Amino acid sequence: MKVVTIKDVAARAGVSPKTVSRVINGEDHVRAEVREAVQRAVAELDYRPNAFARSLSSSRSYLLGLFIDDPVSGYAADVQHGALLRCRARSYHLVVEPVELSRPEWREQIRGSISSLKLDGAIIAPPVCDEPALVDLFVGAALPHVLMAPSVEAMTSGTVRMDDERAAREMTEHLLAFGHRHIAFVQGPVSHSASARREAGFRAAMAAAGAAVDERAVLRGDFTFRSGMEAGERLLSLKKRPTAIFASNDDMALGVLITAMKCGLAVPEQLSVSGFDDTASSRAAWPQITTIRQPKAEMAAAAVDILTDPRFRRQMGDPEFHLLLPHALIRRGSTGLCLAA
Amino acid sequence: MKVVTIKDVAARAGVSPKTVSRVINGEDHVRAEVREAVQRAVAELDYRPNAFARSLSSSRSYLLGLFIDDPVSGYAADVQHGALLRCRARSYHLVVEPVELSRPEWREQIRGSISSLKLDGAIIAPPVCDEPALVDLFVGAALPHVLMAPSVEAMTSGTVRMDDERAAREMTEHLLAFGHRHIAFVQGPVSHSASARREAGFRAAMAAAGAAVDERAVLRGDFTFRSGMEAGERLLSLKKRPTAIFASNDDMALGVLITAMKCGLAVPEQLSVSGFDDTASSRAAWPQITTIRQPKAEMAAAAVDILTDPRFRRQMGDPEFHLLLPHALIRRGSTGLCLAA
DNA sequence: CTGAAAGCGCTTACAG
DNA sequence: CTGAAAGCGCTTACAG
Repeated sequence: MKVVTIKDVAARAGVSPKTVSRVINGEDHVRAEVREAVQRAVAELDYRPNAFARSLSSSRSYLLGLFIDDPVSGYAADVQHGALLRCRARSYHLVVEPVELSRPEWREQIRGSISSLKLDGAIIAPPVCDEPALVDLFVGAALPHVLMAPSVEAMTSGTVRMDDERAAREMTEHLLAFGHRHIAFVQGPVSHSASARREAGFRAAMAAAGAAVDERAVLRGDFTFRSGMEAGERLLSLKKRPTAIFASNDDMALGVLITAMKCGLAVPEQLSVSGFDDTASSRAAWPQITTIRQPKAEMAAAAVDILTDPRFRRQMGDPEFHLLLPHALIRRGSTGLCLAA
Repeated sequence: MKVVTIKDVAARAGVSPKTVSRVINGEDHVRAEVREAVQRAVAELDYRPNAFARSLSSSRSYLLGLFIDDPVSGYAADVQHGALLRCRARSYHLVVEPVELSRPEWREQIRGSISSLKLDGAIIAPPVCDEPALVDLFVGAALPHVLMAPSVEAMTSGTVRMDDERAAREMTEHLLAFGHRHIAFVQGPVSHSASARREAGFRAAMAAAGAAVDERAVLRGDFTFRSGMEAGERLLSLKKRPTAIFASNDDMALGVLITAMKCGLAVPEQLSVSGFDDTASSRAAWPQITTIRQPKAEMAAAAVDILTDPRFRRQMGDPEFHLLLPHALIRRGSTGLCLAA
């Protein structure tokens, strides 16, 4: 099976390889009729440019890297899918690279990926986007990168994020509007910068409503189902039991919900439960969990857009490369009127 | 930032580029002292081979493709992670390519990936591994590929699978051993060949135990949580209610479990529920769901091993490239003694 | 065991 | 608007 090359196309169209290259890459300065002749030859021969030859001679690889902590999570799946489809639409490919910060050789692995793959850009997912040692690797390699939901906006990176604090405030207001006053909060892990933003939103809304935060009812979790169950057990055995529990992600909310069931508490009649993220687990429950829809796939797609925008390399600080995407509160069955005494 | 090339290493080590190439690729016929000198130069210069130059001059890309229907599912996440880590260990990279059979241009997309990326091999996940039109694309392109959990073993492909039928039989026997006789079964979608195998295992075990299968209690689902809930509702409203429900994947089992709770049935006291796959949803429930552990990550890793084995290209029919990986029955809280009259 | 030459299939930089 | 030459950084095929 002989491979069709740019020479074959050039010969058939009666032009030079350089002209074929121009047509393929959509450059200007080609007469319309020549362009058409080339396009016809491309179609007839079913020609496909060799990505490696192209990468070797130009400085581009048409490859984007997605650097992510835990590629198995539901969060990662959504992010990846959003990035993948947008890459495809832009004729790029996506390489997923797990960042194993727990392994001593993680820097070496990342540097290997960056330099041998000649990535054109990188998307860095939370929480590792907040790891300065990691981000420095990209800065040092002069590799354009976009941070997803970072704690701060850097001028050397693009950023794509949602307003975690405002979303958490809205969720808290939703619970307050149902008459809840004693609202518990399950914090995320400190390693995720979003945890602090969500907690701040919760506290801001409580303060604005004049509702006191019971510090015994603010518990640390680690975004896992299990930690949600543990927090639920402790919260529900509190002398002054909360009438609503706001867990700062869905997996933990599901844990709280299951615990409530084990304790024989009706949701939402005796306890309201809310989550954050709108992952599959918030829908795979009964009742389904009221949550915040985080635009994960859209954020990843936007990151691809930024990385493939030729202007990005020149002025990364431009506000148009620091996006804030809208979230939404999704009301479902797990929250309702406070019927407590 | 100047890039270190093979020439720089050669100059430093006082040898020719070809010798450096030999050392890097682990070829024979290099004197130990020369080898060491080269390795020293590589380390000192922090040299990393340019993957594109290598791919262009050799016929290899060091790139494997994972072709998968729904890259967002929990199943996909496990598969991907298993493949990713093994690729990394073998100095390969993984490109995930969604197969969107519903889009008319899907063939074109796949062919584009195959030819422009010059993939060294492909892993084809279920259920699309059972789509002949898809597999033909790889056969036609002479691209080595491994099918995951296909309905049949082809001599032109490697295969990695588990024994779905036997696993389903074991699960059914587990329920029978608890004294259940009236066992309902929730089938998977016909598009997944595993559905039929799991159902066959269920029926074989029932027959072997002399337990009649009530055909009204065999319902079709589509592997989603929702279809599990629907099946659960119908099964629990049956005049002759089953004492156990075996759903052929975990998402559906979770749907059944939630439905049982809504109906006020205690699990496992009044109803045993079992699933299949050991995905996150089987653990994120209360009680946790008894299930079959499908070695998803191991299967994907084994597929990478096959594709990177030089012998595979020569004799794909060899039994060593058709693997059957062991499964395990995971007993958890959702199944128990039949306490029905 | 080691190396010089040629080439993989494109694009860059320069002419015209 | 179009093309001839050179080169990207490796490996293949061949000598010696």
